[in-house]
Amino acid sequence: MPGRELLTAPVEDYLKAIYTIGKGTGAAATNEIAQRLALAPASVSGMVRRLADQGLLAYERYHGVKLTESGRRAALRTLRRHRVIEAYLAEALGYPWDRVHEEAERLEHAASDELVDRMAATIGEPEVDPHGAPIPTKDGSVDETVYTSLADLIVGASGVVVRVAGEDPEMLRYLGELSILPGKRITVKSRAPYDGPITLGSGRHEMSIGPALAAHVLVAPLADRAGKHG
Amino acid sequence: MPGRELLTAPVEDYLKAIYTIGKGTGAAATNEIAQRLALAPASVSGMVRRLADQGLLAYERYHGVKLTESGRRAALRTLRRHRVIEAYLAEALGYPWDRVHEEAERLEHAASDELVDRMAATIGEPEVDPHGAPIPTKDGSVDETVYTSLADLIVGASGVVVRVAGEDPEMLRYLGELSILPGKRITVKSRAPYDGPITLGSGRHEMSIGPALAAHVLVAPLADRAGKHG
DNA sequence: GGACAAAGTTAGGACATACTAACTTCTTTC
DNA sequence: GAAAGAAGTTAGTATGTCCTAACTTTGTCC
Ligand SMILES: [Mn+2]
Ligand SMILES: [Mn+2]
Ligand SMILES: [Mn+2]
Ligand SMILES: [Mn+2]
Repeated sequence: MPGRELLTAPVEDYLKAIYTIGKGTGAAATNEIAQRLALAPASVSGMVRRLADQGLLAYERYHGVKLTESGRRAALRTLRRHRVIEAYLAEALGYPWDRVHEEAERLEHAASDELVDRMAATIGEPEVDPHGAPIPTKDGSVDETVYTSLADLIVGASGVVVRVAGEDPEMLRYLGELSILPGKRITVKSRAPYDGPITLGSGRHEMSIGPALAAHVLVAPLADRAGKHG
Repeated sequence: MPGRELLTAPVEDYLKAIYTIGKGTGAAATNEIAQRLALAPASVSGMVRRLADQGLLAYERYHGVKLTESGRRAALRTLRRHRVIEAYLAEALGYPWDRVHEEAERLEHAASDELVDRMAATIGEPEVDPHGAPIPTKDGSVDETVYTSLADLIVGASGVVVRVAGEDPEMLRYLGELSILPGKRITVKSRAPYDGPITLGSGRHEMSIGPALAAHVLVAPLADRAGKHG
């Protein structure tokens, strides 16, 4: 096994951020990392150099960073912890889905591999977290399927919600109230022009949401085919 | 509510150490704190001054420290977290009792009050951790009963094991093998002179342990009365 | 009551992480 | 291809925690 748990909490969060920005293999810009971690860009420059020295990142001054293979493995390990913990909190401890993220953001750095494995086993080796995000396996593979968002479904098309992107608790609570949750089947009934509200049907309910919110709802298209609107 | 979760992990560990050394209200010596936390005494001097400045400790140079009321509350909060987590790991996740401590030592700093409360509720509001140590309540009270150790029971006396003091995994595993566990009823059969082995009876089993180990096994005396040996 | 050992403190430095302010490099636009 | 604005970096500083080495205080013992 490679260099064990010598990674600090900030380092793990950097790697996770870089992973999600680069979608696994792409590059991440300094400013984007800074924004995601709520840090000053100058702080990111400094840290990124250190991580590159440790062989976790490939870094070219003024040109952003990419994860190395070792950095990617570390990022996926943290991501697995994060998502297993979220799933466990929801399943085993009755946490509401809008509050699992914050808790997991801290626990992911403190939980041992053994704990995470026991959690996963206890709730039946879940494949996704409560928001529908795929849980990396222990050997570091993840489902990288790219889904369409509700904002991109054409009028008349239906889809099953597979994932809600983003972790803002207010947003999650609102979607929960609307019952827009992973597993739900939703049809786009109409779409107002000029980025206007999108009207959705789910079961016998009908509702309207803005395109910004709709963009956070990822679906697996059904029946009809999906396409860019507008 | 007073100054919320602004305490760092090292600070929480200091307060916990000072609490246990002083048994809640007594003073703790610099060297003892240093030893318990595996730090250099000089490091303790520095930290202790900062904690005193924050109002968590009463500190007189060259004369050790005591927890203030606010320090005591913080210590008990961490101790509660630690012990609830240990109990939860053992009960809900099947952790062996010799491995809960290490995990709890990290999680205690990352778990929110809500998580700890949910854990406690899920396993039925336990009153002791897997080693028999009392769990402080949310409002900061603890059972401070002082128990006799097996090393102090007179020959012929019996007791029920209420607690095993210390967290060395090897020791805990060994006691587990001997089935010397909280709840077990044990009788002192004989005691060899000059700090020699103590022979114990438990059910139909008989066994012999050294006095150093026996001192870690705390019992509630039964039937016969307890007294100093020798 | 003075000497010595034990206990404790200060001094000085390291390392990780963050910040602001000032500077440099890159990219876009005409 | 030069200017302007965006993006990114460096310099200098702060904070928290720890270390070792050198010093001071305390308590004990003759
Ligand atoms: Mn999350
Ligand atoms: Mn985190
Ligand atoms: Mn413990
Ligand atoms: Mn701890």
